[in-house]
Amino acid sequence: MNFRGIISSFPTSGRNFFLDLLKESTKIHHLQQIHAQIIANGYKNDISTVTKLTHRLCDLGRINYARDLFLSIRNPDIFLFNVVIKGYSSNGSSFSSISLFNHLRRMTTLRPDNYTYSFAVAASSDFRSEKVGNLLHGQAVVDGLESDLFVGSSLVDLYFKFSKVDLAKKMFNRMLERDTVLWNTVISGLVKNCRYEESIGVFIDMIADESTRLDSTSVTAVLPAPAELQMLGVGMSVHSLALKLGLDDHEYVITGLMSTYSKCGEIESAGSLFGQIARPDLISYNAMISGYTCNGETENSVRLFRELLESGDRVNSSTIVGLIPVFQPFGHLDLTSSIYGFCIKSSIVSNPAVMTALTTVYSRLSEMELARKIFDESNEKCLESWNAMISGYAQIGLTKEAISLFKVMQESEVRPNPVTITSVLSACAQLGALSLGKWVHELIKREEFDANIFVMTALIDMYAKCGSIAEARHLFDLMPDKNVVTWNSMISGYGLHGHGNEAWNLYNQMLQCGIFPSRVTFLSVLHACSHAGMVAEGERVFHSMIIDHGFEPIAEHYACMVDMFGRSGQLRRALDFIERMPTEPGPAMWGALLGACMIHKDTTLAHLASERLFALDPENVGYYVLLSNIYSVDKKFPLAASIRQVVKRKSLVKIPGCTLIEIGEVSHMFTSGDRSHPQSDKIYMMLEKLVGKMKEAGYKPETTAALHDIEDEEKEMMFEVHSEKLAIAFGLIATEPGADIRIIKNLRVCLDCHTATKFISKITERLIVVRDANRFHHFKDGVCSCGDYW
DNA sequence: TTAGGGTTAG
Repeated sequence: MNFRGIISSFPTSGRNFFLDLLKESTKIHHLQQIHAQIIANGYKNDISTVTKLTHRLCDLGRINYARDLFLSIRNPDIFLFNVVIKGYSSNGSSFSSISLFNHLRRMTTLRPDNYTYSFAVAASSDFRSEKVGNLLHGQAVVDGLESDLFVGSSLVDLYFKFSKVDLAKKMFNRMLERDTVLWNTVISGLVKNCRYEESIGVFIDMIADESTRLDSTSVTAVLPAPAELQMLGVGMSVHSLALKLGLDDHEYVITGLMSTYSKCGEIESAGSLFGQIARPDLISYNAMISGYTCNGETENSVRLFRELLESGDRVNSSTIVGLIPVFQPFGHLDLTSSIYGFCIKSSIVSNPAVMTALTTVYSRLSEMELARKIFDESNEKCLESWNAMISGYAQIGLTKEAISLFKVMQESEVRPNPVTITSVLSACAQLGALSLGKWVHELIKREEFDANIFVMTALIDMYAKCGSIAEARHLFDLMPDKNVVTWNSMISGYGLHGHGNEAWNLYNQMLQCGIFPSRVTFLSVLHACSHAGMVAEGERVFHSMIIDHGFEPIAEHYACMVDMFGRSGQLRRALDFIERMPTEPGPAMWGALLGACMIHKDTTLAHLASERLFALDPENVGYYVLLSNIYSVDKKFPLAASIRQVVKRKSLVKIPGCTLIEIGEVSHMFTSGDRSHPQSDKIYMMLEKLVGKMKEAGYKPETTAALHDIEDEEKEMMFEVHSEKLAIAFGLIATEPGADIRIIKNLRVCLDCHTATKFISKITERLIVVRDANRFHHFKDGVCSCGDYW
C-alpha cells in the first residue's frame, strides 16, 4: 500500500471526523493536538474545518491563536469572518471586532450577512458611545437586513443598552416577525432600564401572543420587575406559570424566583426554593445570602456564606456585598468589620473582588479611613474601587480628597467612566473648583460622555454652583433628554443666584413638558422664591405641591416657608406658620426663624427661637453665634458675651471662616487675618488703599455689627480682616483690570464684608461674584443681586 | 455543494 492509501484509510483523515472531535473537545491542548492532526492530514486549508477550529479557540478564550489561524487562510469566506468578528467581541476586544467588520466591507468583495450584522451590532454595544451602533444600523438598512430577526433583535438590544428606550420600542414595533428571543430582549431591556411596569406589560403581551412560546429566559428576564416593585402577587403568578410550562426546574428560574420572594419579604418561600437546587452555583448562593441579609436573617446569611466557602467555591464581590446590610441604619459597621476580619483569616481578602466590595461597603458607610486602608492595600484597583473611594469622599464633603484621588487615578491606567465623572463634578461643585470643572468638561467631550444624562446633569449643577449660571443654562438647553433631576439642578441653580423669576418660569416650563415634579423640585422652587422675595409665588407653589401633586410636605419644605416669610419681614407670620404646622417643628424651622430675626433685628423673637433651638440641638454652635450676634446688634453686650462663654464652656467646635479664589489653574485659600500668602504685603497695601477710597465714598465699617459666621476671639477682632476681603484684594492684584472676580466662602458672608464688597465693586468697576454657604451674590456697581437679603 | 457562524437571561 502506498502512502496516499495509508492516509485515506487512516481513521483521522475525514473532515467529519475532525468536526466531531472539535465539537467534543473542551481543553486547549485537545485543540492543539487536533490542529496538528489537521495539518498532518492536509486539511489546513479546508475552510469548514478551520472555521470550526477557530470557533472553538474563540470559545476557550484563545483569540490570538484564532486570529493567526484566520490570517493563515488565503480567501476567508463570510462564515470565517463572522466567527472571528464574534470571537473578538466575546473576548472583550470589541474594537478589533468592529475594525475587522470595516475591513470586511472596504477591503473584500464579501457581503456582510445577517450573522455579520448581529455580531457587529452586539460588539458596538460595548462601546461608550452609540455612534458606531447607529452607523451599523444605517448600513444594515442599506443592505436590507434591518428587519431580519437576528439583526433586529441585536439592534433592539443595542438601543436598550444605550438607554434609548423609545428607539428600542419603536424598532420592536416595526419588526414584522417576532420570536421568543426578540420578546425576551425587550423584556430584559425594559428591566435594565428600570421600566418594571412596562416589562411586566410586555411579558403579558408575550403570553397573549400565541405564535411564540415562553422559555426559561423569558421568565428570568421578567422576574426582577416584580422583585423591584415588591409585587408579590405578580411574582407568584410568574411562579405558577413557570410550573405550568415545566420551567420550574431550571436553575436560573429558581434563582430569579428566590430573589423575587426575598425582596417581597417572603424569605421562607425563597429558602425552600434554594433547597430545591441540587448543587447551587455562586449566583444562587449570592442571591440567597443577600435575601437573608435584606430580611434581617443575618445568622442564616453567615451560615450560607460558610457553607459556600467550605464547598470550595470562589467568592465574589456580590457575595460579600450581599452579606453586609449596607443600607440598614444600625449595626452594620460591626458586622462589616467582623466580615473583614473573616476575610483576612480565610485569606480571601487578597481577592480583588472582595477588596473592592469591602472598599465599597466601608465607603458607603462613610468610613473613609477604613475604606482607604483596604483600597491602598489592594494590588488590583479596579474602576469600581476607584469610584467607590471618589464618590465616598465627594458624598461626605471631603472634596479635596476626592479630587486628589481622581488625579492619582488619571495617572494610573484605569480610565474613568460616567460614575467617576459624576462624583468628581459633585466635588468640584461643592468646592467651587471651576477650572477643574472646566477641565473635566473637556474630558467629557473627549471621552464622549456628553450623551450621559447623569454626567450632563452633574455638569450643569457644577457650572451653576461655581457661578457660571449662563453656561449651565446653555448646556441645559442643549440636552435632548432631561429628567426631573436635570430640571431640579437648573431650578436650584437659579435659586442660588437669586434669579427667582427664571426659576419660576423654568418650573412652569417643566410642568408643560409633562415632567412630574419631585419633592426636590418643590424645595428648589421654594428656595428660589424665598431668596428672591417672591412670597406670593412661594405660597402658591407650596399649596399646589400638596393639592395638585399630592406631596406631603417634609421638614425642609416647612423650613423653606418659614425662611420665606421671615426674610420678607413677616416674622409673626413665620411664627404663626411654625405653630400651625401639623408636625412638631424641628431645628430647621426654628433656625430659619432665628436667621430671619438676625436680618430684621428682632431680639424678642430671636430669644424665643433660640430657646427652642438649644433644647432641640444643644451641640450646634451656629445657633449660639447667631444669638450672640443678635445681642451685639442690639448693643446688649453682656448678654452677647455670656452666650460666647457658653460656647467656650461647651468647647463646641468652631468652624474657621475661609475664602477661596482661583487664579488660572491655581486656587488660593485665605483665612481671617491671614498673612501666609507670599504676596501678603501687597494684599494688605491694596486693602488699605481700597478702604481709604471706600471711606471717601461713604463706607462705614460695621464694627459693632453682627457677624453671621463664627466670631474670632474678641480682642483680635478689631485687627483681623475677614478672609473674603483678603481674597478680593488678591483678586484685584492678580487679574487684569475689568476682569470678573469670583470667590467662594465656606460660611455665610458677614454684613460688613457684604457692604464693603458693594463699595469695592463700584470703585474698581468689577463684577465680584461671591458664593457663600447659602447662595451667590453678584456685586456690580455698588449693588448686590441678593438685594441685601441673605 | 455538504460542512463551518446566531441575538436574549439569575
